[in-house]
Amino acid sequence: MPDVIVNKQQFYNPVDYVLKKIGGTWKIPVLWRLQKKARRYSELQKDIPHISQKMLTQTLKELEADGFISKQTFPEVPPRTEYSLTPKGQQAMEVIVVIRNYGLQLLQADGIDYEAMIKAEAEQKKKQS
Amino acid sequence: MPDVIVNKQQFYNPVDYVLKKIGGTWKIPVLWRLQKKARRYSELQKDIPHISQKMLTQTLKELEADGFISKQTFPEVPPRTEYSLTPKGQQAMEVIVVIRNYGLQLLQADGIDYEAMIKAEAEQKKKQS
DNA sequence: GCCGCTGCGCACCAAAAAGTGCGTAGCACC
DNA sequence: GGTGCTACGCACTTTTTGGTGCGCAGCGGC
Repeated sequence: MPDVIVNKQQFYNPVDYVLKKIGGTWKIPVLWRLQKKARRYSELQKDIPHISQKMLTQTLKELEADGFISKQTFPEVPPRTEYSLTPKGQQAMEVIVVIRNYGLQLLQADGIDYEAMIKAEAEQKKKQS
Repeated sequence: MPDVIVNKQQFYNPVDYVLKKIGGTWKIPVLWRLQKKARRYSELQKDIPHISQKMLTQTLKELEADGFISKQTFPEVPPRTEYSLTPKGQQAMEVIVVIRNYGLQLLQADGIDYEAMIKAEAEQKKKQS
């Protein structure tokens, strides 16, 4: 497995290449929420627990630079920005879904029913509203 | 996406869970080489460019603790240890292959023919021998 | 004229991941 | 009895990644 150098960044193998592009703590949560529809900055911030403004800004910037998402700014008042998946981003999502499914499997093997947890969380929200 | 806590480690989502298990710089290169046959410590070290003894030891330990590989020590002189994929490790490899294929695609889209690079490297080795 | 909302930028700090260097046990061989 | 091989362990440092806190521009409404 030879090394590859692109734009002064070094990669040890193709998997490394992918994980440097869409890995890290926040890129996948962001891509995940853009899957079905475009979202604005403030929506993403509300939807993604624990994310800081800095990390959201940085994540969106990198994903845009790598062509996974695109940004549209509306010259309104107050300003509005919408982010959406590009075709390249949609392709990446296919791989992410595979990893996620494997993750659900692993979690179950470790005794955690993640999908049940999501349902329970949704119930909580209903009660609140 | 609620948080999950397993053994005092926190995970934000299933993908995060997978990447904490088989992510990082070295786990995948190691798993990759155990794919077809068992290998010993020193073989892995020779085969994986840039890896330090510390990281190899640490990686093998974590993969074993998580059940992806198993270790067999032969009480010979000098001592010999062989590492091999468990069924769980083989399952993980399926996902890794998907990521890798996507990586090859991405690399090609970025103008890099990785498989040609591997072939060229193999040619080099032939010449040397 | 002051507050608030939106989508950022920047400086600084903490934690996690990886790299470096050195040591060790047991035996075999010369 | 010195050297070398194997499969590690440990302490320390560097690099990378993520977190905190602050500020700002432009406009609208009171």
